[in-house]
Amino acid sequence: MEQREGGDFPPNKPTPQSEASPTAPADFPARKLVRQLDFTGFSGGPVTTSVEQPQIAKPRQLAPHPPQLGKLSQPPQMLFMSMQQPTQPAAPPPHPSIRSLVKPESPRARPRQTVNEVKDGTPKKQKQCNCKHSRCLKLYCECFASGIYCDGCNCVNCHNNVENDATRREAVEATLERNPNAFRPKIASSPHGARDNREEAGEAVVSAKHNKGCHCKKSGCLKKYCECFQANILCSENCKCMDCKNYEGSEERQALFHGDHANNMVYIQQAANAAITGFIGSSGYGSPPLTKKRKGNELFFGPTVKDPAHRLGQLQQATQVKASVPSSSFTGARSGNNTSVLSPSKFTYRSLLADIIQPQDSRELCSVLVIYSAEAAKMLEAEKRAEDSRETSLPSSTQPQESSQNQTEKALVADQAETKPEESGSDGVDVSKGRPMSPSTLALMCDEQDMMFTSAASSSGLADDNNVSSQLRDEQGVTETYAEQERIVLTKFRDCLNRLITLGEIKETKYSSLAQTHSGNEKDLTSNGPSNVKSETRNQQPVTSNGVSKFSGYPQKTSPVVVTSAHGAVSNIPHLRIIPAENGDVRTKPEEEV
DNA sequence: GAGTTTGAAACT
DNA sequence: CAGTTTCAAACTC
Repeated sequence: MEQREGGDFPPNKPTPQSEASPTAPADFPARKLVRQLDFTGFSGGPVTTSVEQPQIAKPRQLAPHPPQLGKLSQPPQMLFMSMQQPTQPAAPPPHPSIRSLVKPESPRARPRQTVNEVKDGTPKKQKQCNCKHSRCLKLYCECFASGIYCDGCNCVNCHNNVENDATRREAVEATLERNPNAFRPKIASSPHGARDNREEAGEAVVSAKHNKGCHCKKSGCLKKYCECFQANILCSENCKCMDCKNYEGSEERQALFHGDHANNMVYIQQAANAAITGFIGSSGYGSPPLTKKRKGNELFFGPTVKDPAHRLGQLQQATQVKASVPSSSFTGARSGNNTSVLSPSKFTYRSLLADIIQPQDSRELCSVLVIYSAEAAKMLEAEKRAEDSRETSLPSSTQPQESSQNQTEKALVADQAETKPEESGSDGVDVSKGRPMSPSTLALMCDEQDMMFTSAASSSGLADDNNVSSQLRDEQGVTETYAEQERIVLTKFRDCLNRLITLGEIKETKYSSLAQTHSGNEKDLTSNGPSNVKSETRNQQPVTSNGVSKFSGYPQKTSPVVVTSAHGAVSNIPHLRIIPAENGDVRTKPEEEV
């Protein structure tokens, strides 16, 4: 304490900041998501030597800001805060990472618009503390923790002001003594954040993580009690929380965010509660009430834990979501101590489709789409060629469309039936390449698949492509080709979706009946049986014949004329499953029961 | 708005 | 370092 006074401690720095102040908009950011978070911004900033130096940085922040108490003018304190302002587009963010963190708009941030929320870019007043016993000289006080003076707060016996600067300094020192990093930002951004963003899209900043990690026990880390959650970041391996649901892939978490989007706070809250309690109606959250996992191992995991499967499933899900995610994000997070395996919560939401759609199914779907696209392209190409040659021989040919369609269909069917891996693999690629896929088609493909597909294509047949494609240059032709190609692929896709729907319905029926007459009416089940069959039949039939019922939009739109034939074509291969081989080969296989 | 819950901070 | 207490925010009613 005394020693540092002048030096290090920083209080010092008021000045610099004040200078900066000018820029600062009067208000600022949203409430600090996490205490001290604010600090960062300003501390980290710019100048400081290294972020690592806690002490150094802090001082500055702690620095008492001048007497800005006079609220009239903008409080100097806020100066630095302003820098962090997320919404501020203009301000050059010293700390990008942090900034992102702070993002005010985080879904959750708003719930209690207590304070400095930013609305429409109009910041509101800073958050005011309500301390009563700490004199605002302990980290309990958000103002103090943030390194700012209390200003307009509702605190009692506040010493976090200019008048008590000396006392405040001492408190700061004491705090630093206890924990040199006390005023440092709690959230550290991780190197890789970009990729995560996509799923969370603006939601949580997955890339950052809490330095110390949270220790939540009951909130599932889905309430603002949790610092991670409050900061809008995922729990990380640093956390020692129990029953954490704040991890990527967490359905509870996603539910929250979705709800947020909808601006339905009630929903959010309920979702959170449900997630935490594991108390959700028949909807599907069916899991046992909590079991918590405590550090080393599953303290509570007794027998109840059950459902390892569920957990696994959850993990898988998450993993799936971002397969490539380094352990840090998901696995790591959970793994922290104990969590690794058990971590995900025990309450898992299980969709009725859960058993139907397996993790790999989605991937498969992607591959199927890609493959189909390739197949379709290939076919079309072949068709074109045939036609071309025909044309050459029979210059008078007039209506290529119809014939081409039929041919395409046939070719597709035949191709699949034949199961010629190599051929389809390479050819398909080639062809596809020859005919670049339309944006919409590409959109349907998974990145990976797409990559694989494209790369393979590019590697294999550029030359060929040129020759062929050049001929087809004619826009019309290309367009038609696209349309055709898409039609085929989408039709197939539609069929799959219909099937899924049907299966889901069946399952739903099954469960509902079970629930209602769980008394053991086997009859019900039996009755379901038939219905199932029915649905199934219904499903497949329509698909073949007039599957349009469920998803008919596309065909009609694209090529009304062809619709009928198209269906026919697709219908021929409804039960075949195309399985991509490692090298791009395509094999067909009888569709197995889902 | 009062009361409860929660988890970080402080303390032992 | 673990356990307990204190504290103020978050949350509920």
